[in-house]
Amino acid sequence: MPHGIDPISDRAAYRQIADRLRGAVLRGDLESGAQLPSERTLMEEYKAARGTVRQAISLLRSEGLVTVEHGRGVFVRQQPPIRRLAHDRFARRHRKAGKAAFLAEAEAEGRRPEVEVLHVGAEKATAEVVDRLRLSAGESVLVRSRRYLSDGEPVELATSYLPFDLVDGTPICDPNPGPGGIYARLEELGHQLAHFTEEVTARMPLPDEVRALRLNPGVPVFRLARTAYDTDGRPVEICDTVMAADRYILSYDLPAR
Amino acid sequence: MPHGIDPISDRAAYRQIADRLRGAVLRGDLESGAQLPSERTLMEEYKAARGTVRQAISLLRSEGLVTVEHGRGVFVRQQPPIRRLAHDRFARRHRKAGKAAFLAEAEAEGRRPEVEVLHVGAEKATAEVVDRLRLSAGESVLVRSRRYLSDGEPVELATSYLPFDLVDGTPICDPNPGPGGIYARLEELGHQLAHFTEEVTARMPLPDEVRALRLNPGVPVFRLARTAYDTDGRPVEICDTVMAADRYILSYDLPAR
DNA sequence: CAGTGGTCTAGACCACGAC
DNA sequence: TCGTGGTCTAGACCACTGT
Repeated sequence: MPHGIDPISDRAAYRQIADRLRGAVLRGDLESGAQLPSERTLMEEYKAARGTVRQAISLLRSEGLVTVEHGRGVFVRQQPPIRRLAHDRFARRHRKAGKAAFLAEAEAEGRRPEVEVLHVGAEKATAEVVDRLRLSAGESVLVRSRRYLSDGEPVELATSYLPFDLVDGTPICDPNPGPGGIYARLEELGHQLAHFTEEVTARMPLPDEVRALRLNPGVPVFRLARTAYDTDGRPVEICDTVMAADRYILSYDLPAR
Repeated sequence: MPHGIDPISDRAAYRQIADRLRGAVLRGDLESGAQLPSERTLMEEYKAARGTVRQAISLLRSEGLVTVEHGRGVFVRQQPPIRRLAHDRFARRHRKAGKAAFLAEAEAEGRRPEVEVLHVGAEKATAEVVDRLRLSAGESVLVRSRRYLSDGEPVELATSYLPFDLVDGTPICDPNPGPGGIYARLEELGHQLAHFTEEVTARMPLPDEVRALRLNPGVPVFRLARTAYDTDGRPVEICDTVMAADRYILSYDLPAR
Protein backbone atom coordinates (compact mmCIF):
# COMPACT_ATOMS: atom_id res chain seq x y z
CA MET A 1 0.00 0.00 0.00
CA PRO A 2 1.52 3.32 -1.08
CA HIS A 3 1.97 5.89 1.61
CA GLY A 4 2.31 9.62 1.72
CA ILE A 5 0.24 12.11 -0.21
CA ASP A 6 0.62 13.14 -3.81
CA PRO A 7 1.95 16.71 -3.66
CA ILE A 8 1.27 17.26 -7.37
CA SER A 9 -2.44 16.44 -7.21
CA ASP A 10 -4.65 19.47 -6.68
CA ARG A 11 -6.75 17.38 -4.35
CA ALA A 12 -6.12 18.80 -0.87
CA ALA A 13 -3.89 16.71 1.37
CA TYR A 14 -6.59 16.25 3.98
CA ARG A 15 -8.96 14.94 1.31
CA GLN A 16 -6.37 12.47 0.08
CA ILE A 17 -5.87 11.20 3.63
CA ALA A 18 -9.63 10.94 4.09
CA ASP A 19 -9.92 9.12 0.74
CA ARG A 20 -7.40 6.50 1.83
CA LEU A 21 -9.08 5.94 5.16
CA ARG A 22 -12.56 5.91 3.63
CA GLY A 23 -11.42 3.39 1.05
CA ALA A 24 -10.03 1.14 3.76
CA VAL A 25 -13.36 1.27 5.59
CA LEU A 26 -15.54 0.69 2.52
CA ARG A 27 -13.31 -2.12 1.24
CA GLY A 28 -13.54 -3.76 4.63
CA ASP A 29 -9.81 -3.56 5.42
CA LEU A 30 -10.92 -1.73 8.52
CA GLU A 31 -13.81 -3.63 10.00
CA SER A 32 -16.72 -2.21 11.86
CA GLY A 33 -15.51 -1.18 15.31
CA ALA A 34 -11.82 -1.29 14.32
CA GLN A 35 -9.55 1.48 15.55
CA LEU A 36 -7.95 3.86 13.07
CA PRO A 37 -4.30 4.87 13.45
CA SER A 38 -3.86 7.67 15.98
CA GLU A 39 -3.56 11.26 14.80
CA ARG A 40 0.15 11.30 15.64
CA THR A 41 0.66 8.09 13.67
CA LEU A 42 -1.14 9.51 10.66
CA MET A 43 0.99 12.68 10.91
CA GLU A 44 4.12 10.58 10.47
CA GLU A 45 2.61 8.28 7.87
CA TYR A 46 1.54 11.16 5.66
CA LYS A 47 4.18 13.72 6.75
CA ALA A 48 1.41 16.17 7.58
CA ALA A 49 0.67 18.58 10.40
CA ARG A 50 -1.79 17.53 13.02
CA GLY A 51 -4.36 20.06 11.82
CA THR A 52 -4.37 18.44 8.41
CA VAL A 53 -4.89 14.98 9.82
CA ARG A 54 -7.67 16.28 12.04
CA GLN A 55 -9.36 17.87 9.02
CA ALA A 56 -9.37 14.47 7.33
CA ILE A 57 -10.89 12.78 10.36
CA SER A 58 -13.42 15.56 10.71
CA LEU A 59 -14.54 14.89 7.13
CA LEU A 60 -15.03 11.20 7.86
CA ARG A 61 -16.97 12.07 10.99
CA SER A 62 -19.28 14.31 9.03
CA GLU A 63 -19.89 11.42 6.64
CA GLY A 64 -20.88 9.27 9.57
CA LEU A 65 -18.17 6.70 8.81
CA VAL A 66 -16.24 6.93 12.07
CA THR A 67 -16.84 7.90 15.66
CA VAL A 68 -14.29 9.54 17.90
CA GLU A 69 -13.90 8.74 21.58
CA HIS A 70 -11.91 11.22 23.57
CA GLY A 71 -8.90 9.58 25.20
CA ARG A 72 -9.47 6.29 23.35
CA GLY A 73 -9.22 6.82 19.62
CA VAL A 74 -11.07 6.90 16.33
CA PHE A 75 -13.16 3.89 15.41
CA VAL A 76 -15.10 2.66 12.40
CA ARG A 77 -18.70 3.31 13.32
CA GLN A 78 -20.75 0.37 14.48
CA GLN A 79 -24.18 0.36 12.95
CA PRO A 80 -26.60 0.70 15.86
CA PRO A 81 -29.47 -1.79 16.07
CA ILE A 82 -32.19 -0.64 13.73
CA ARG A 83 -35.88 -0.51 14.50
CA ARG A 84 -38.34 -0.81 11.68
CA LEU A 85 -41.49 1.24 12.09
CA ALA A 86 -44.32 -0.44 10.21
CA HIS A 87 -47.02 1.49 8.45
CA ASP A 88 -49.67 -0.17 10.59
CA ARG A 89 -47.94 0.49 13.89
CA PHE A 90 -50.89 2.54 15.14
CA ALA A 91 -53.50 0.00 14.11
CA ARG A 92 -56.07 -0.69 16.79
CA ARG A 93 -55.11 -4.34 17.15
CA HIS A 94 -51.71 -3.28 18.50
CA ARG A 95 -53.45 -1.52 21.36
CA LYS A 96 -55.86 -4.29 22.24
CA ALA A 97 -53.55 -5.77 24.83
CA GLY A 98 -53.69 -2.46 26.65
CA LYS A 99 -50.28 -1.35 25.48
CA ALA A 100 -49.37 1.80 23.61
CA ALA A 101 -47.51 1.23 20.34
CA PHE A 102 -44.03 1.86 21.72
CA LEU A 103 -44.36 -0.34 24.78
CA ALA A 104 -45.95 -3.25 22.95
CA GLU A 105 -43.32 -3.27 20.25
CA ALA A 106 -40.36 -2.96 22.61
CA GLU A 107 -41.54 -5.79 24.84
CA ALA A 108 -42.18 -8.01 21.84
CA GLU A 109 -38.52 -7.57 20.99
CA GLY A 110 -37.32 -8.21 24.52
CA ARG A 111 -36.16 -4.66 25.12
CA ARG A 112 -36.82 -2.66 28.26
CA PRO A 113 -38.93 0.37 27.30
CA GLU A 114 -39.21 3.52 29.39
CA VAL A 115 -41.25 6.64 28.89
CA GLU A 116 -40.11 9.85 30.56
CA VAL A 117 -42.88 12.40 30.72
CA LEU A 118 -41.10 15.72 30.35
CA HIS A 119 -44.06 18.04 30.45
CA VAL A 120 -47.86 17.92 30.42
CA GLY A 121 -49.99 21.04 30.45
CA ALA A 122 -52.43 23.32 28.67
CA GLU A 123 -51.03 26.10 26.48
CA LYS A 124 -52.20 28.56 23.87
CA ALA A 125 -51.84 26.91 20.49
CA THR A 126 -49.17 28.25 18.15
CA ALA A 127 -50.15 29.26 14.63
CA GLU A 128 -48.88 26.00 13.19
CA VAL A 129 -50.80 23.88 15.70
CA VAL A 130 -53.97 25.93 15.12
CA ASP A 131 -53.63 25.23 11.44
CA ARG A 132 -52.97 21.53 11.72
CA LEU A 133 -55.72 20.88 14.30
CA ARG A 134 -58.15 23.27 12.53
CA LEU A 135 -58.69 25.31 15.70
CA SER A 136 -59.60 28.98 16.09
CA ALA A 137 -56.86 31.43 16.94
CA GLY A 138 -56.32 31.68 20.69
CA GLU A 139 -57.67 28.24 21.53
CA SER A 140 -55.82 26.12 24.07
CA VAL A 141 -54.23 22.77 23.50
CA LEU A 142 -52.98 20.10 25.83
CA VAL A 143 -49.27 19.66 25.26
CA ARG A 144 -47.70 16.34 26.21
CA SER A 145 -44.00 15.99 25.68
CA ARG A 146 -41.99 12.93 26.50
CA ARG A 147 -38.84 11.00 25.81
CA TYR A 148 -38.80 7.33 24.96
CA LEU A 149 -35.94 5.07 25.98
CA SER A 150 -35.11 1.52 25.03
CA ASP A 151 -32.76 -0.41 27.34
CA GLY A 152 -31.79 2.93 28.84
CA GLU A 153 -30.85 4.49 25.48
CA PRO A 154 -32.92 7.49 24.43
CA VAL A 155 -34.52 6.82 21.05
CA GLU A 156 -37.33 9.30 20.51
CA LEU A 157 -38.51 12.75 21.54
CA ALA A 158 -42.21 13.29 21.03
CA THR A 159 -44.62 16.14 21.65
CA SER A 160 -48.36 15.73 21.22
CA TYR A 161 -50.96 18.47 20.95
CA LEU A 162 -54.66 17.85 21.54
CA PRO A 163 -57.60 20.29 21.52
CA PHE A 164 -58.00 21.16 25.19
CA ASP A 165 -61.81 21.22 25.16
CA LEU A 166 -61.72 17.65 23.91
CA VAL A 167 -59.59 16.25 26.70
CA ASP A 168 -60.22 18.56 29.68
CA GLY A 169 -60.94 16.51 32.78
CA THR A 170 -59.98 13.19 31.18
CA PRO A 171 -57.03 10.89 31.98
CA ILE A 172 -55.36 12.27 28.86
CA CYS A 173 -54.39 15.28 30.97
CA ASP A 174 -52.62 13.02 33.48
CA PRO A 175 -48.93 12.30 33.09
CA ASN A 176 -49.82 8.62 32.73
CA PRO A 177 -52.96 8.31 30.62
CA GLY A 178 -53.43 4.62 31.39
CA PRO A 179 -53.42 1.36 29.41
CA GLY A 180 -53.26 1.69 25.63
CA GLY A 181 -52.12 5.29 25.81
CA ILE A 182 -53.94 8.41 24.68
CA TYR A 183 -55.28 6.76 21.51
CA ALA A 184 -57.18 4.22 23.60
CA ARG A 185 -58.56 7.06 25.75
CA LEU A 186 -59.60 9.09 22.69
CA GLU A 187 -61.58 6.14 21.36
CA GLU A 188 -63.29 5.67 24.75
CA LEU A 189 -64.33 9.30 24.51
CA GLY A 190 -66.11 8.49 21.26
CA HIS A 191 -63.40 9.60 18.89
CA GLN A 192 -62.92 6.40 16.94
CA LEU A 193 -59.69 6.85 14.99
CA ALA A 194 -59.94 6.50 11.23
CA HIS A 195 -56.44 7.14 9.95
CA PHE A 196 -53.25 9.14 10.39
CA THR A 197 -51.14 11.25 8.10
CA GLU A 198 -47.44 11.38 8.65
CA GLU A 199 -45.05 13.94 7.17
CA VAL A 200 -41.41 12.96 7.19
CA THR A 201 -38.49 15.37 7.02
CA ALA A 202 -34.84 14.93 7.90
CA ARG A 203 -32.21 17.44 8.97
CA MET A 204 -29.16 17.76 11.14
CA PRO A 205 -29.97 17.94 14.85
CA LEU A 206 -29.80 21.04 17.01
CA PRO A 207 -27.40 20.93 19.98
CA ASP A 208 -30.32 20.25 22.37
CA GLU A 209 -31.35 17.22 20.37
CA VAL A 210 -27.80 15.89 20.28
CA ARG A 211 -27.83 15.91 24.07
CA ALA A 212 -31.35 14.57 24.59
CA LEU A 213 -30.93 11.71 22.11
CA ARG A 214 -27.20 11.15 22.77
CA LEU A 215 -26.63 11.37 19.04
CA ASN A 216 -23.37 10.50 17.39
CA PRO A 217 -21.88 13.36 15.39
CA GLY A 218 -22.78 13.22 11.72
CA VAL A 219 -26.12 11.51 12.32
CA PRO A 220 -29.20 13.29 10.99
CA VAL A 221 -32.60 13.15 12.66
CA PHE A 222 -36.01 12.30 11.30
CA ARG A 223 -38.86 14.57 12.17
CA LEU A 224 -42.28 13.00 11.91
CA ALA A 225 -45.32 15.25 12.00
CA ARG A 226 -48.29 12.96 12.54
CA THR A 227 -51.96 13.91 12.58
CA ALA A 228 -54.65 11.56 13.91
CA TYR A 229 -58.15 11.86 12.39
CA ASP A 230 -61.35 10.48 13.86
CA THR A 231 -64.14 8.93 11.79
CA ASP A 232 -65.72 12.38 11.33
CA GLY A 233 -62.53 13.52 9.61
CA ARG A 234 -61.65 15.78 12.51
CA PRO A 235 -57.97 16.01 13.49
CA VAL A 236 -57.89 15.05 17.18
CA GLU A 237 -54.18 14.91 17.86
CA ILE A 238 -50.93 15.92 16.30
CA CYS A 239 -47.62 14.49 17.36
CA ASP A 240 -44.15 15.74 16.47
CA THR A 241 -41.45 13.16 16.85
CA VAL A 242 -37.69 13.53 16.52
CA MET A 243 -35.51 10.47 16.31
CA ALA A 244 -32.01 9.41 15.33
CA ALA A 245 -32.03 8.55 11.64
CA ASP A 246 -29.39 5.83 12.03
CA ARG A 247 -31.67 3.78 14.26
CA TYR A 248 -34.83 3.62 12.18
CA ILE A 249 -36.28 2.40 8.94
CA LEU A 250 -39.67 3.93 8.30
CA SER A 251 -41.90 1.65 6.34
CA TYR A 252 -45.05 2.77 4.50
CA ASP A 253 -47.60 1.40 2.13
CA LEU A 254 -48.70 3.37 -0.93
CA PRO A 255 -51.82 2.75 -2.98
CA ALA A 256 -51.74 2.20 -6.74
CA ARG A 257 -55.50 2.79 -6.57
CA MET B 1 -24.50 43.24 22.45
CA PRO B 2 -21.64 42.00 24.61
CA HIS B 3 -18.51 41.01 22.76
CA GLY B 4 -15.62 38.75 23.45
CA ILE B 5 -15.72 35.29 24.90
CA ASP B 6 -15.94 34.28 28.54
CA PRO B 7 -12.49 32.88 29.38
CA ILE B 8 -13.77 31.44 32.67
CA SER B 9 -16.52 29.33 31.14
CA ASP B 10 -15.49 25.78 30.36
CA ARG B 11 -17.46 26.02 27.14
CA ALA B 12 -14.88 26.07 24.38
CA ALA B 13 -14.31 29.45 22.73
CA TYR B 14 -15.36 28.19 19.31
CA ARG B 15 -18.62 26.92 20.77
CA GLN B 16 -19.29 30.27 22.41
CA ILE B 17 -18.72 32.03 19.11
CA ALA B 18 -20.98 29.54 17.34
CA ASP B 19 -23.62 30.02 20.06
CA ARG B 20 -23.66 33.78 19.49
CA LEU B 21 -23.93 33.46 15.75
CA ARG B 22 -26.53 30.71 15.97
CA GLY B 23 -28.57 32.82 18.36
CA ALA B 24 -28.46 35.75 15.95
CA VAL B 25 -29.71 33.52 13.15
CA LEU B 26 -32.48 31.83 15.17
CA ARG B 27 -33.63 35.15 16.66
CA GLY B 28 -33.80 36.60 13.18
CA ASP B 29 -31.17 39.30 13.77
CA LEU B 30 -29.44 37.74 10.80
CA GLU B 31 -32.04 37.15 8.14
CA SER B 32 -32.09 34.36 5.64
CA GLY B 33 -29.45 35.08 3.03
CA ALA B 34 -27.67 37.69 5.17
CA GLN B 35 -23.88 37.68 5.25
CA LEU B 36 -22.07 36.89 8.47
CA PRO B 37 -19.03 38.93 9.51
CA SER B 38 -15.86 37.77 7.76
CA GLU B 39 -13.46 35.41 9.53
CA ARG B 40 -10.95 38.23 10.02
CA THR B 41 -13.66 40.44 11.51
CA LEU B 42 -14.73 37.71 13.91
CA MET B 43 -11.07 37.18 14.92
CA GLU B 44 -10.89 40.81 16.05
CA GLU B 45 -14.34 40.83 17.59
CA TYR B 46 -13.63 37.79 19.74
CA LYS B 47 -9.83 38.17 20.01
CA ALA B 48 -9.42 34.65 18.69
CA ALA B 49 -7.13 32.94 16.21
CA ARG B 50 -8.45 32.25 12.77
CA GLY B 51 -8.57 28.51 13.39
CA THR B 52 -10.91 29.04 16.31
CA VAL B 53 -13.25 31.21 14.28
CA ARG B 54 -13.21 28.67 11.48
CA GLN B 55 -14.08 25.90 13.95
CA ALA B 56 -17.14 27.90 14.99
CA ILE B 57 -18.24 28.38 11.39
CA SER B 58 -17.59 24.75 10.63
CA LEU B 59 -19.96 23.82 13.46
CA LEU B 60 -22.70 26.05 12.05
CA ARG B 61 -22.15 24.51 8.62
CA SER B 62 -22.54 21.04 10.00
CA GLU B 63 -25.81 22.14 11.57
CA GLY B 64 -26.99 23.29 8.18
CA LEU B 65 -27.50 26.87 9.41
CA VAL B 66 -25.09 28.64 7.07
CA THR B 67 -23.50 28.11 3.69
CA VAL B 68 -20.02 29.23 2.73
CA GLU B 69 -19.13 30.62 -0.68
CA HIS B 70 -15.44 30.70 -1.46
CA GLY B 71 -14.29 34.23 -2.16
CA ARG B 72 -17.67 35.72 -1.20
CA GLY B 73 -18.38 34.99 2.43
CA VAL B 74 -20.57 33.09 4.87
CA PHE B 75 -24.33 33.43 4.53
CA VAL B 76 -27.41 32.37 6.46
CA ARG B 77 -28.76 29.45 4.51
CA GLN B 78 -31.75 30.10 2.30
CA GLN B 79 -34.32 27.37 2.61
CA PRO B 80 -34.59 25.80 -0.82
CA PRO B 81 -38.06 25.39 -2.31
CA ILE B 82 -39.64 22.30 -0.87
CA ARG B 83 -41.50 19.62 -2.77
CA ARG B 84 -44.11 17.58 -1.01
CA LEU B 85 -44.38 13.97 -2.12
CA ALA B 86 -47.91 12.73 -1.56
CA HIS B 87 -48.70 9.18 -0.50
CA ASP B 88 -50.80 8.69 -3.64
CA ARG B 89 -48.17 9.99 -6.06
CA PHE B 90 -48.03 6.67 -7.86
CA ALA B 91 -51.78 6.28 -8.13
CA ARG B 92 -52.96 5.26 -11.57
CA ARG B 93 -54.94 8.42 -12.17
CA HIS B 94 -51.70 10.42 -12.12
CA ARG B 95 -50.50 8.39 -15.09
CA LYS B 96 -53.67 8.58 -17.10
CA ALA B 97 -52.55 11.67 -18.97
CA GLY B 98 -49.61 9.67 -20.24
CA LYS B 99 -47.14 11.25 -17.88
CA ALA B 100 -44.91 9.55 -15.37
CA ALA B 101 -45.26 10.79 -11.78
CA PHE B 102 -42.27 13.12 -11.83
CA LEU B 103 -43.08 14.82 -15.13
CA ALA B 104 -46.78 15.31 -14.37
CA GLU B 105 -46.08 16.84 -10.99
CA ALA B 106 -43.32 19.16 -12.18
CA GLU B 107 -45.36 20.50 -15.06
CA ALA B 108 -48.36 21.07 -12.80
CA GLU B 109 -46.11 23.35 -10.74
CA GLY B 110 -44.70 25.18 -13.73
CA ARG B 111 -41.22 23.73 -13.38
CA ARG B 112 -39.12 22.39 -16.22
CA PRO B 113 -38.49 18.69 -15.58
CA GLU B 114 -35.65 16.71 -17.15
CA VAL B 115 -34.76 13.07 -16.88
CA GLU B 116 -31.19 12.02 -17.58
CA VAL B 117 -30.92 8.33 -18.26
CA LEU B 118 -27.56 7.35 -16.83
CA HIS B 119 -27.59 3.66 -17.54
CA VAL B 120 -29.96 0.95 -18.78
CA GLY B 121 -28.94 -2.68 -19.06
CA ALA B 122 -29.29 -6.22 -17.82
CA GLU B 123 -27.14 -7.39 -14.91
CA LYS B 124 -26.90 -10.26 -12.48
CA ALA B 125 -29.01 -9.41 -9.46
CA THR B 126 -27.21 -8.70 -6.19
CA ALA B 127 -28.21 -10.61 -3.08
CA GLU B 128 -30.31 -7.72 -1.81
CA VAL B 129 -32.17 -7.37 -5.10
CA VAL B 130 -32.76 -11.13 -5.28
CA ASP B 131 -34.27 -10.95 -1.84
CA ARG B 132 -36.50 -7.98 -2.47
CA LEU B 133 -37.76 -9.19 -5.87
CA ARG B 134 -38.05 -12.81 -4.65
CA LEU B 135 -35.84 -14.09 -7.48
CA SER B 136 -33.58 -17.12 -7.59
CA ALA B 137 -29.86 -16.63 -7.11
CA GLY B 138 -28.13 -15.85 -10.40
CA GLU B 139 -31.18 -14.41 -12.14
CA SER B 140 -30.79 -11.28 -14.23
CA VAL B 141 -32.48 -7.95 -13.66
CA LEU B 142 -32.93 -4.92 -15.84
CA VAL B 143 -31.22 -2.00 -14.16
CA ARG B 144 -32.41 1.51 -15.05
CA SER B 145 -30.62 4.36 -13.39
CA ARG B 146 -31.40 7.99 -13.97
CA ARG B 147 -31.12 11.47 -12.56
CA TYR B 148 -34.09 13.82 -12.30
CA LEU B 149 -33.69 17.57 -12.66
CA SER B 150 -36.09 20.39 -12.02
CA ASP B 151 -35.35 23.73 -13.68
CA GLY B 152 -31.83 22.46 -14.29
CA GLU B 153 -31.22 21.60 -10.62
CA PRO B 154 -30.61 17.92 -9.85
CA VAL B 155 -33.17 16.71 -7.33
CA GLU B 156 -33.21 12.92 -7.38
CA LEU B 157 -31.07 9.92 -8.22
CA ALA B 158 -33.06 6.77 -8.89
CA THR B 159 -32.21 3.20 -9.82
CA SER B 160 -34.88 0.67 -10.70
CA TYR B 161 -34.51 -3.10 -10.89
CA LEU B 162 -36.99 -5.31 -12.75
CA PRO B 163 -36.95 -9.10 -13.31
CA PHE B 164 -35.35 -9.41 -16.74
CA ASP B 165 -37.58 -12.25 -17.93
CA LEU B 166 -40.56 -9.99 -17.28
CA VAL B 167 -39.39 -7.09 -19.41
CA ASP B 168 -37.09 -8.63 -22.02
CA GLY B 169 -38.01 -7.34 -25.47
CA THR B 170 -40.40 -4.67 -24.17
CA PRO B 171 -40.06 -0.87 -24.31
CA ILE B 172 -39.08 -1.01 -20.64
CA CYS B 173 -35.61 -1.99 -21.85
CA ASP B 174 -35.38 1.19 -23.97
CA PRO B 175 -33.82 4.30 -22.50
CA ASN B 176 -37.17 6.03 -23.00
CA PRO B 177 -39.96 3.63 -22.08
CA GLY B 178 -42.70 5.86 -23.53
CA PRO B 179 -45.72 7.75 -22.17
CA GLY B 180 -46.62 7.07 -18.55
CA GLY B 181 -43.23 5.54 -17.80
CA ILE B 182 -42.44 1.97 -16.86
CA TYR B 183 -45.47 1.61 -14.59
CA ALA B 184 -47.78 2.20 -17.55
CA ARG B 185 -45.82 -0.37 -19.57
CA LEU B 186 -45.96 -2.93 -16.75
CA GLU B 187 -49.74 -2.62 -16.61
CA GLU B 188 -49.99 -3.05 -20.39
CA LEU B 189 -48.02 -6.28 -19.95
CA GLY B 190 -50.76 -7.54 -17.66
CA HIS B 191 -49.10 -6.63 -14.39
CA GLN B 192 -51.78 -4.45 -12.90
CA LEU B 193 -50.17 -2.67 -9.94
CA ALA B 194 -51.82 -3.16 -6.58
CA HIS B 195 -49.69 -1.23 -4.13
CA PHE B 196 -46.18 -0.16 -3.21
CA THR B 197 -44.15 -0.36 -0.05
CA GLU B 198 -41.65 2.35 0.66
CA GLU B 199 -38.85 2.18 3.21
CA VAL B 200 -37.39 5.49 4.25
CA THR B 201 -33.94 6.00 5.72
CA ALA B 202 -31.78 9.09 6.03
CA ARG B 203 -28.03 9.50 6.28
CA MET B 204 -25.24 11.84 5.32
CA PRO B 205 -24.38 11.69 1.61
CA LEU B 206 -21.30 10.08 0.14
CA PRO B 207 -18.97 12.36 -1.85
CA ASP B 208 -20.41 11.04 -5.14
CA GLU B 209 -23.90 12.00 -4.08
CA VAL B 210 -22.78 15.46 -3.03
CA ARG B 211 -21.55 16.01 -6.57
CA ALA B 212 -24.44 14.40 -8.41
CA LEU B 213 -27.09 16.23 -6.39
CA ARG B 214 -25.07 19.43 -5.87
CA LEU B 215 -25.78 19.13 -2.16
CA ASN B 216 -25.01 21.84 0.33
CA PRO B 217 -22.68 20.73 3.12
CA GLY B 218 -24.56 19.62 6.21
CA VAL B 219 -27.60 18.41 4.29
CA PRO B 220 -28.59 14.77 4.78
CA VAL B 221 -30.18 12.64 2.08
CA PHE B 222 -33.28 10.51 2.09
CA ARG B 223 -33.04 7.03 0.69
CA LEU B 224 -36.33 5.55 -0.44
CA ALA B 225 -36.45 1.83 -1.19
CA ARG B 226 -39.72 1.26 -2.99
CA THR B 227 -41.20 -2.05 -4.11
CA ALA B 228 -44.09 -2.28 -6.57
CA TYR B 229 -46.45 -5.26 -6.26
CA ASP B 230 -48.89 -6.47 -8.87
CA THR B 231 -52.36 -7.79 -8.10
CA ASP B 232 -50.93 -11.30 -7.67
CA GLY B 233 -48.77 -9.97 -4.85
CA ARG B 234 -45.64 -10.41 -6.93
CA PRO B 235 -42.94 -7.74 -6.61
CA VAL B 236 -42.38 -6.47 -10.16
CA GLU B 237 -40.06 -3.54 -9.60
CA ILE B 238 -37.87 -2.08 -6.92
CA CYS B 239 -36.62 1.47 -7.04
CA ASP B 240 -33.92 3.04 -4.89
CA THR B 241 -34.08 6.80 -4.73
CA VAL B 242 -31.66 9.24 -3.14
CA MET B 243 -32.67 12.86 -2.69
CA ALA B 244 -31.67 15.95 -0.77
CA ALA B 245 -33.52 15.96 2.53
CA ASP B 246 -33.80 19.74 2.64
CA ARG B 247 -35.92 19.80 -0.50
CA TYR B 248 -38.61 17.28 0.36
CA ILE B 249 -41.45 16.55 2.71
CA LEU B 250 -42.57 12.94 2.42
CA SER B 251 -46.22 12.52 3.17
CA TYR B 252 -47.88 9.22 4.02
CA ASP B 253 -51.20 7.88 5.17
CA LEU B 254 -51.43 5.30 7.96
CA PRO B 255 -54.42 3.12 8.77
CA ALA B 256 -56.00 2.96 12.23
CA ARG B 257 -57.76 -0.17 10.96
C1' DC C 1 -6.60 44.89 -7.05
C1' DA C 2 -8.57 43.97 -2.25
C1' DG C 3 -11.27 40.95 0.39
C1' DT C 4 -13.17 36.58 0.99
C1' DG C 5 -12.61 31.62 2.38
C1' DG C 6 -9.31 27.11 1.75
C1' DT C 7 -5.29 24.80 3.15
C1' DC C 8 -1.27 23.87 5.80
C1' DT C 9 2.39 24.21 9.30
C1' DA C 10 4.56 23.86 14.08
C1' DG C 11 3.90 24.13 18.35
C1' DA C 12 1.51 24.45 22.95
C1' DC C 13 -1.42 23.00 26.75
C1' DC C 14 -5.71 20.61 28.37
C1' DA C 15 -9.04 16.62 29.24
C1' DC C 16 -10.12 11.92 29.11
C1' DG C 17 -9.33 6.77 29.40
C1' DA C 18 -6.75 2.78 30.40
C1' DC C 19 -3.25 0.58 32.76
C1' DT D 1 1.70 7.63 33.85
C1' DC D 2 1.14 7.52 29.03
C1' DG D 3 -1.35 7.72 24.82
C1' DT D 4 -5.53 9.32 23.03
C1' DG D 5 -8.27 13.26 21.13
C1' DG D 6 -9.79 18.58 22.14
C1' DT D 7 -8.62 23.27 21.85
C1' DC D 8 -6.00 27.23 20.62
C1' DT D 9 -2.37 30.22 18.67
C1' DA D 10 0.30 32.78 14.94
C1' DG D 11 1.55 32.81 10.77
C1' DA D 12 1.95 31.57 5.75
C1' DC D 13 0.44 30.97 1.04
C1' DC D 14 -3.28 29.65 -2.28
C1' DA D 15 -7.87 30.13 -4.80
C1' DC D 16 -11.97 32.41 -5.79
C1' DT D 17 -15.05 36.73 -6.35
C1' DG D 18 -15.92 41.20 -7.35
C1' DT D 19 -14.43 45.93 -8.62
